[in-house]
Amino acid sequence: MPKVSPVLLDEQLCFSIYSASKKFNHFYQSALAPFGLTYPQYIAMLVLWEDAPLTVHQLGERLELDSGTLTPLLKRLEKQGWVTRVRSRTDERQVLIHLTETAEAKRDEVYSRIGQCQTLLGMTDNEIDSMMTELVTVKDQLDTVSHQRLIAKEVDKD
Amino acid sequence: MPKVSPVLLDEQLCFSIYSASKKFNHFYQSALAPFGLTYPQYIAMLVLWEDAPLTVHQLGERLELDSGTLTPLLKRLEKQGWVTRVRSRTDERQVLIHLTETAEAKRDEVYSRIGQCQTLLGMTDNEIDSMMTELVTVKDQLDTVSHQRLIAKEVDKD
DNA sequence: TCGAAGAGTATTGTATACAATTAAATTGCT
DNA sequence: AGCAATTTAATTGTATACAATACTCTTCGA
Repeated sequence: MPKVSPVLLDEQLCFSIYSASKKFNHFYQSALAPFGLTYPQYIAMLVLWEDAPLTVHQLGERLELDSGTLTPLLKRLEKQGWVTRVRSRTDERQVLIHLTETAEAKRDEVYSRIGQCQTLLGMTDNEIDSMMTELVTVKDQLDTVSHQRLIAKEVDKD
Repeated sequence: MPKVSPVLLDEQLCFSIYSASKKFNHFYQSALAPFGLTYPQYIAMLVLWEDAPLTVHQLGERLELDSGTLTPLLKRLEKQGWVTRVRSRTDERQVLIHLTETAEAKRDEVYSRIGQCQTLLGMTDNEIDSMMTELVTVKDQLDTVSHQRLIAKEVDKD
């Protein structure tokens, strides 16, 4: 069976990433349970702690998420008191996401909670670096392939 | 700010995995579009092509998914003609997932479609292997940490 | 300045995930 | 045999993701 084995090999890489992603998700979920934050909510807060206020669009570029995901997520963060959503006065299309004082105040607490968990992975900085480099390579490759497909589709249309 | 930098480093590894997982998902989604399969549906079919029939529980162990995810997924696969769901007669609690003849017939077609896409990643077998090894290490570490937390909780109760 | 094109956000619909609960069937123990 | 504990699926509720669409506001060209 010549076709089977290579399919399975690739499959396992993708599945490993898929599976690791779910495990990380679960890990952060429980680490952040005291704050009631999910992992996607947490990474949104991370970006905002660095650069708030940001528009939904700007936040989406950093997180690679669109308004279909972010709008409900941000509404939940707002309801829980982490952020405020304010329609910009200079451009009524935009919604600016600001941090609340509570969020500012809890920043270091969240950081230190995650800092405690991080060392549990038991990886050196070098190991983490090289792994990230490989993941970026894979992502870039997938982007390239997707682009090629898009172009191919455009050509098909003509 | 001593605490900030290590948090971000770890963050990026997790985010890289999270992001790569989404990109793979998207990649497979478009690669499998001719068959109308999503990535989770596809990996379920992969396991079934190897070992059908399986119970929902057995399938869940292989995919690390529970019935809350699998039941609706399998109902969709059934509606689309890939599988049949049959209550076991020897143990009425179990539901056996069988492949349809259509699914059997399309197996090689799907395999070859994925086989074509796989080489596009441009990675050697060794590179894929080492990456998977690292991912497994991370997953195991996360499992260990989760277990420690569970045990800690148990101890708390006493 | 008016209207078309574009930009930014929200909404709708579909498909995962997963915790928690429910319901039914089986097992094990007395 | 009879009943409690366990097992297995399904269901419910919440939270992502993302394509496709709708809606509003802004910009830009004639």
